[in-house]
Amino acid sequence: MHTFKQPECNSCGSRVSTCLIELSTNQVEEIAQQKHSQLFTRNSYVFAEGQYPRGIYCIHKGHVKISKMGADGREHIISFAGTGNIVGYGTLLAAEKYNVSCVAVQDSSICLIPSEIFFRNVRENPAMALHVMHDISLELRATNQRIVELTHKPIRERVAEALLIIKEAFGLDADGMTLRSPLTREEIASIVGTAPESVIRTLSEFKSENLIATNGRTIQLVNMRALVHIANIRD
Amino acid sequence: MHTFKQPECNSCGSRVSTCLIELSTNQVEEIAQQKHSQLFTRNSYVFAEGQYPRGIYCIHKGHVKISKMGADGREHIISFAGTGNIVGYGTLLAAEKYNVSCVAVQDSSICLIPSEIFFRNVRENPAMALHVMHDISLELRATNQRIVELTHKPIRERVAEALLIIKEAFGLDADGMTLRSPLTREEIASIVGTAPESVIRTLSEFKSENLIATNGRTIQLVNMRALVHIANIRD
DNA sequence: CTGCGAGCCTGACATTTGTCAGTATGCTAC
DNA sequence: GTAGCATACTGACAAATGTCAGGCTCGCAG
Repeated sequence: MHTFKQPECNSCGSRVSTCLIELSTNQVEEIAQQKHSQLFTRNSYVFAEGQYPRGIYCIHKGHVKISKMGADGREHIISFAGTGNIVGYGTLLAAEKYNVSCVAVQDSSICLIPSEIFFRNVRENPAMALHVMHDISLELRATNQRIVELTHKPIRERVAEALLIIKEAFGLDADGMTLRSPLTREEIASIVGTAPESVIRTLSEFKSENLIATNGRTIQLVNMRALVHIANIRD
Repeated sequence: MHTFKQPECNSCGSRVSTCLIELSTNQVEEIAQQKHSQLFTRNSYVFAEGQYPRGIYCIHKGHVKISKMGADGREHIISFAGTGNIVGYGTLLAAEKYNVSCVAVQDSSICLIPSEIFFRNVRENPAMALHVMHDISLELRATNQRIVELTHKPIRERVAEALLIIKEAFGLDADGMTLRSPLTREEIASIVGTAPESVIRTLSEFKSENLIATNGRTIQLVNMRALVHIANIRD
């Protein structure tokens, strides 16, 4: 978690995949000078529930989970973000303490862009403001979607969906079926919103139905079509 | 649902309780000329899942629910909005179809402010843009909070919390305990994310513990302190 | 290579919640 | 006022899920 050779904003993929694409070369240069870059090892906190935000976090390389403690003391994973994503502007814009935590699930290189310069750009650049609004609105949509899925789908459907979520977030190996995921069964349970045992049981079911194959922590999606069907996705 | 005498924007409470407070008198006047006002009776749709947005909706008087169909065909109520609130900017900004519905739960008078003028003001007025971002971010926070509550709290806690949510949204009668709510038990179930029977059972429990009193659809919060405790709220 | 610990997995069981069937009550339209 | 319908309520039961206890396996440190 110490500082190291800072990534270059100009050649960074995040510049073109986020609201930062709306900025001029000069404005990007200014950010490049003010940003702080860090390496986060697996399971280390980028920010934690209850802290005050100091800026937005731009993921140069790696993956993080956005999670939140439940009343029962169990973690719930709300979403993932990876290389080329920005996290944390919601809380900054709400002018509140974080109500979620952000934790690296892989060793990740992440840059902090201080609040002040972010707000200045938002104020002075309507295109950037609209881009930010657009992104937050998409997040809100996804979260609304998630509410009804978690509330109204049985575990089997939610586990199937979790596998697809993991696939979206982390991708597949060259074989086109092995999940590139560092997640434990317990973390998968935190996506599904259930106990690890229930996840494991459901995965065993899928295995015996030849929908997936497992090898230790590794999971292969053997019959993706069937999984999509089980997940019962509409939108 | 027919047009009627349009509310006056200048004397409207929504002007000062929403992002519209950032606008000049002239800009408000322009909105006043372009808005469309309607009366919506209980259970009529302001907008529905799958439709394309045509603007933002400003609630002049009344209450609406924001809800979404679950995969099991059961409605889930995500939130409420009432007099002085604006709904629907999320979807407009995301440039997508609505993924939620907005339905009047009381007879309500609601004004549609067309997209074009809303976007123009957001683009030209950074204070308004920031206000909108702030509001959406707060919504996102609330939704995240809701996810873990629905996923990790038992029904008893969720029903207690639903009563408090209803109190926040609709308020109390002069006696300081009777909920001013038009909601059926089934709608309460749609907040809690469960079957109506489970809600009724839990309410009966509360009743026998002297935490609430009921009379038909009407509910009185007799021991609010205890309900807050049961709801197990943290933030 | 060997021992140890984290994390994966399974089975038995308790609890919670959903479902179904049926009755009671209260509101609305006539 | 009253008939009829929607909604509130209750009990019995079935199903889904959580909990607990224990065994297994993999990967790593020594």
